[in-house]
Amino acid sequence: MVNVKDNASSRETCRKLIEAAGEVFAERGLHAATLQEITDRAGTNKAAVNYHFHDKFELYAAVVRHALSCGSMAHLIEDMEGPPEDRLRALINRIITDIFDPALPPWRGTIIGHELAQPTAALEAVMTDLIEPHNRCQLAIVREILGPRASQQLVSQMTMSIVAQCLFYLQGKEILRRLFPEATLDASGVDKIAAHIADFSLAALRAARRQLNSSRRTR
Amino acid sequence: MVNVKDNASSRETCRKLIEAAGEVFAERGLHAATLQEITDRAGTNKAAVNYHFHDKFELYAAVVRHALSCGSMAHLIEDMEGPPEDRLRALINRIITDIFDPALPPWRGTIIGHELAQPTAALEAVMTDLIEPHNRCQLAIVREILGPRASQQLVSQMTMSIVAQCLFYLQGKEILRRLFPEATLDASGVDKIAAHIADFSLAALRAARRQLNSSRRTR
Amino acid sequence: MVNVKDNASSRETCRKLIEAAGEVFAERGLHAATLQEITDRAGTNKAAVNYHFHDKFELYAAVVRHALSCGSMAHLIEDMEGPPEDRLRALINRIITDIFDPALPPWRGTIIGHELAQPTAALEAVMTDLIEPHNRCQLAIVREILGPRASQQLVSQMTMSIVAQCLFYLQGKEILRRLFPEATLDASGVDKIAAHIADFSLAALRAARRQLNSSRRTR
Amino acid sequence: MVNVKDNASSRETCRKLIEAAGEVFAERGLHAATLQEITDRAGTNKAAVNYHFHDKFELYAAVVRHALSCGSMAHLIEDMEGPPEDRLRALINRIITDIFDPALPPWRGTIIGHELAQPTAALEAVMTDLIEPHNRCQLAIVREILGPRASQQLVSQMTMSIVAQCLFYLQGKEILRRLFPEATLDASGVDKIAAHIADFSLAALRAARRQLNSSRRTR
DNA sequence: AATGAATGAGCCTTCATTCAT
DNA sequence: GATGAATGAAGGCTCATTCAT
Repeated sequence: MVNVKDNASSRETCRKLIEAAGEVFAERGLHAATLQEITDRAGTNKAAVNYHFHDKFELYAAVVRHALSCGSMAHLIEDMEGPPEDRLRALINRIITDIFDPALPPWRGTIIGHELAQPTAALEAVMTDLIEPHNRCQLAIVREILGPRASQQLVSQMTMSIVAQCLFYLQGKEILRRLFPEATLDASGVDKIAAHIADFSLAALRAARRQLNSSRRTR
Repeated sequence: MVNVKDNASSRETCRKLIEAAGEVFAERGLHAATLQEITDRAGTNKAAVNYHFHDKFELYAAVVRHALSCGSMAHLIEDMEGPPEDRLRALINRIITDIFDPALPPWRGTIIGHELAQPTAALEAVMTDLIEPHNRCQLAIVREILGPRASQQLVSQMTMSIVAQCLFYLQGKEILRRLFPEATLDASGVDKIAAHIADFSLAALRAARRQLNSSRRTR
Repeated sequence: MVNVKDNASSRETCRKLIEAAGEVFAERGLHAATLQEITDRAGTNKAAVNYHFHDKFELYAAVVRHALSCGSMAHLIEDMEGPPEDRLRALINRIITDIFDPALPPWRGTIIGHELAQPTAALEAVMTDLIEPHNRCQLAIVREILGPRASQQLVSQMTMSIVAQCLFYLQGKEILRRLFPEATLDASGVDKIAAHIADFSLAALRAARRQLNSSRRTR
Repeated sequence: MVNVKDNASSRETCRKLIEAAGEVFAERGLHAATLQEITDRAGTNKAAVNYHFHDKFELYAAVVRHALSCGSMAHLIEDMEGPPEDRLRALINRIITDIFDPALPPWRGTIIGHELAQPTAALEAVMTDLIEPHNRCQLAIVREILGPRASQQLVSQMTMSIVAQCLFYLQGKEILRRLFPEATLDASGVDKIAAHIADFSLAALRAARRQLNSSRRTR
């Protein structure tokens, strides 16, 4: 990871390297990306990577960590209040908003897509701190909506269906634009997308809950 | 592409190369994969790639094409009969069955995942003849279920939500296994998964249709 | 060399191969030329080279032999009559005419230039039959002009000066055209070039002979 | 070209590479020469070529440039004084001396021969600054000797005859040694060769001048 | 903290050649 | 006599990494 030196200049170099590396890794992938191109964009030289990150792979790991930790999604997910349906809606909205937030590095989705297609050790390292807590939170909300009678497997599958829809927007924006040109992705569309996913998922969740309840009664 | 010669021996060599290349490209990605490893597994030598496919990238293109054309998904999607809800259910079942079909190359999902994260020219080449017809068929079924009053954007978003759920199982099986261990993926589970996605999606579609109809009446 | 089979078809294939190989070897040089390009132009396939000439190098040797034996220069040089100055003029004229003869393969000069810059075993093989007799003839004429008093070294140097001028037109036509655009090389110019070389050389030879004679008298 | 860095160590490596490359390119030609052999002789490794010259061809271009710029021939040709005949004699002497100068790389002639037989882009690059000025100087001297009445074409042809004789010694030393063993090339012979070429050429030039003058008077 | 020089490893590609048909 | 298939060998080039400054 990042070295421990506290120099402002050193930290600035690290930041520039991660920023440039994020772009290049996203455009080319881990192996096709070259340190030459990364350091050219960062305005440093190749040896700087070695100095600050030891090697190419640790620079990539830093990029992955940054991609997963720089959004709002990474914080404060447990302190939400209100009925579970509202919290699910808020969570989905936050995820989608992050995905299209122009203030966040645009390469985040692609990096995550790469890790999804071909997980590296870098992903493993951030699984425990960043992904799993988030996932537990989502599972808890879904469980709350479905009620205690739902099997753990059902809760999992429902959550997966929700997560899948969000991820679909995060990665593969290119394909999406080609296949579904109507689903425009402008700034005003972000809330609509979030609303659609929430509507779609809550409708399904309510139907499942109804069925669970009715099946109990009939027994 | 594959050369046009019809010799049985030549075709067999091509087949072995695509099979081996599929594995290696899936494991390592386009750039990290080496022809050495591919030809070792195929039992040929590196020059054979040049002879049959001209270069590494055209071999990769052949692999992508094979990944998208070898399942049942690629055929016969328009000749289904019956009410649209049944056809959607059948379609989803076919997709999921393909995804877990042990007779199909297991690397298909990963290759598609790679292309999703970082589309290459190879994908573009199969877009028109393989992906778009399939997509049009799905859109048509969803449109039929929602009725003529649904906007094109709504149809698109609904379809995307369905596609997203299927794709989630196709790619990123690793992550999935880690985050949702309950959603076991054994042979008997395949039908359950398909049933879940169909239930989930149809519940949402029906809710949307109801809302479309009620909103008309109230106006 | 060429195989001994007498089939008309076989001979025709050999001829086409030599013709095509001459072009390609001249354009690219021995090593940069590929059998692929040669056989493409000859309308055969790579294995034909192997069949008729055993390997690439023997095909090249056949080309070198053809380049040196197809002009008039290769024949009848000893049967000329008349005073030696006329015979030298005729010989030079024949050489220059050959160089620009459109009926002869245009790649002859370049092939000879390659051999001059970097002699191969192919040249050695034609030295004895083709080049040395020709050279002996030229030396004899020069000796006749200079008279018996000239040293062998002087005869050699004089002959070299003559040969050098002819060779200069044979090889490096490109450079020549660039450096001396006035010395136009059209059909009518061929005789002029030959006349110039003869005038130039004979003037020098006569001056040398005069000096040899006068130096004897003064002694 | 050679990179612009001024580091002494870098320059030394470049020098060693050019020296070794000159030898190997001369022995084998541009295409048959391998970087392996070059870097073996230079005591570096293959990647050094990439670092200092980018690729094989630019190394070759540097060799060509060095071959044409390292002799005395490349400098000070215009500041000669005295009557034009003396200056021509001096120029020829300088050229021939350079050709046999043991302090200069022995591969110069062969490299130039290769370029003459098959000009590459490397030659084009040195044409304007190295070859053309030299050629203009030679043309000027010849014009001065022949007088203003000589046509430009005559001046060109005369100059070509002189250049041809010099080039003949520069390239194709192998052939020369075989065909004209008497024209020995030892150190003491260098001046003799230069004297012969000057004598031969001046005799021809004087004869041409005489003819020009007499033809005027008779008209 | 940063940089220019240098290098070893490895990859894709090309090509002449061989073989079976 | 000719051709498609296959292959071993080798070459040029790229790149991450190390080292001295």
